[in-house]
Amino acid sequence: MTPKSETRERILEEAARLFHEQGYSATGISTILRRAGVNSGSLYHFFAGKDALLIGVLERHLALLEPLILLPAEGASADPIERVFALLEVYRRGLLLSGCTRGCPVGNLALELGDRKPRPRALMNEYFGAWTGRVQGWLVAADDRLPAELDRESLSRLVLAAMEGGVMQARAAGSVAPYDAAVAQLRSYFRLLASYARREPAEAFRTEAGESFLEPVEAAEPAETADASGWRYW
Amino acid sequence: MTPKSETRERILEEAARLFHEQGYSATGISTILRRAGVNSGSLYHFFAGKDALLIGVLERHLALLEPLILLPAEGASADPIERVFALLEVYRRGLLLSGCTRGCPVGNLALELGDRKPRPRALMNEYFGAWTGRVQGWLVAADDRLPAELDRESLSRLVLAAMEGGVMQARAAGSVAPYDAAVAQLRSYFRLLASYARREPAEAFRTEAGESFLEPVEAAEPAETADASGWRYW
DNA sequence: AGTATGATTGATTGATCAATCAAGATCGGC
DNA sequence: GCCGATCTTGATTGATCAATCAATCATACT
Repeated sequence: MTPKSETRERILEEAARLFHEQGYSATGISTILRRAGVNSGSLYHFFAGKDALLIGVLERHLALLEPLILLPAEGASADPIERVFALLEVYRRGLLLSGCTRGCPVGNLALELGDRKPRPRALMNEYFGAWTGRVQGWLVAADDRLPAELDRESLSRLVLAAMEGGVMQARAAGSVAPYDAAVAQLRSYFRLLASYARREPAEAFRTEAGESFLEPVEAAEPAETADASGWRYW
Repeated sequence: MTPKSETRERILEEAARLFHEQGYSATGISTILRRAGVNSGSLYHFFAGKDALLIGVLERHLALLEPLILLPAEGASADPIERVFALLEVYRRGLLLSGCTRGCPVGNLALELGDRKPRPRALMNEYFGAWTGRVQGWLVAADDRLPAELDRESLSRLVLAAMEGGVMQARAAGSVAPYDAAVAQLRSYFRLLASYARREPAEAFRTEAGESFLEPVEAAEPAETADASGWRYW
């Protein structure tokens, strides 16, 4: 099993592109073969089947996350908070370049495949973990510019959610406007957080009951023994 | 064209369930027929083809948004801001009931189909618009509990993005934790907004340059004539 | 030159796909 | 009780699907 094969790379690249454009199920092996200029036997020489090809594509995305997504964002600014928004700008550019047809390649597959394929799901989770982990690192590096009590990991999850959810809406709308709206609100949240970190009279930030802002709402797991009564939507 | 046909409804219901569970492309007509206990001819009597069936499913989701999603959220609380989080709780319950395998049924299709099918895309956009429109209405109803300058429409877009992006991460992780994290951060943002709306000494909220918080960052459309140089990811 | 391994070829498989259609069943209106 | 419209039946179509495999080619090592 040669770690590097020109043919294997071509197959992976075309498969990644097609999975991104049309999704996994909608993409036929024959299309991949034609676009990559490869015969079916060659594909099955490198990959046991379509599932294995999908895994290869996801591993490729994981390997490309650093050089193609994260490093450009870090290169755009030395300021850790600005890096967050530089990262969001990377995806915005992707939206514009594709006419709002393509967003995060892993996000698409994540919703399409669900939990039916364990290994791909683990890889997607790893991808999201690497993504939010890096953002979390920036948020930690922001140090006292953000409140000490702020849960950096949770915030990184919101950043990713805003990106993926914003991309989804932008694609449905055929316009970046919903994406920009979500990012603008995220920006506003960051400004308020920075202001809160800078507060001097503690009472400047008042809550109705006087409790702290950033205390995590304890997850009460409500209705865990849920009432599925007549509820046939999920 | 009978507006109500028991058979037609059964087909739509099973198709919706299967599209939600496995996606559009991965769901075969024959599976829908078997599960609905219907012959192929009947299906093609009501729907011109698989695409028309998809449109029917999306129209059904649009019709069910009000009674199955929005009204329960409104019933959970009279407080407009709490309604936002009651809505997010609805989806959380859906995640738990399905073991974190199923989220928003329209969100799944939105990413899978992309822009390849105009009519479905328009319906999904309409769905998102109705969703955020209602949330926006609640945010307006919150009146002076939120800052006057706050762009309620943008915030509703962030709420939807957080939900969809949170669901995506929860499914990949096989746990509601990422969803809860995103929602908790959204809650924190709302608390800060409420505090900001309540501020008395204007200087209590200080920015580095003294500008306002909620001014929309003017969308500079950066790199619109983008440098696609060697960028083959989108 | 000889041999082993890896890579490629491309026709072919059976399964499954969406979709068709002619025939029969069921119904309401008159 | 008859007729036309609506609905249902289910075998069948050709296309496309993922996957197979024996054969050939390329390369490197001895």
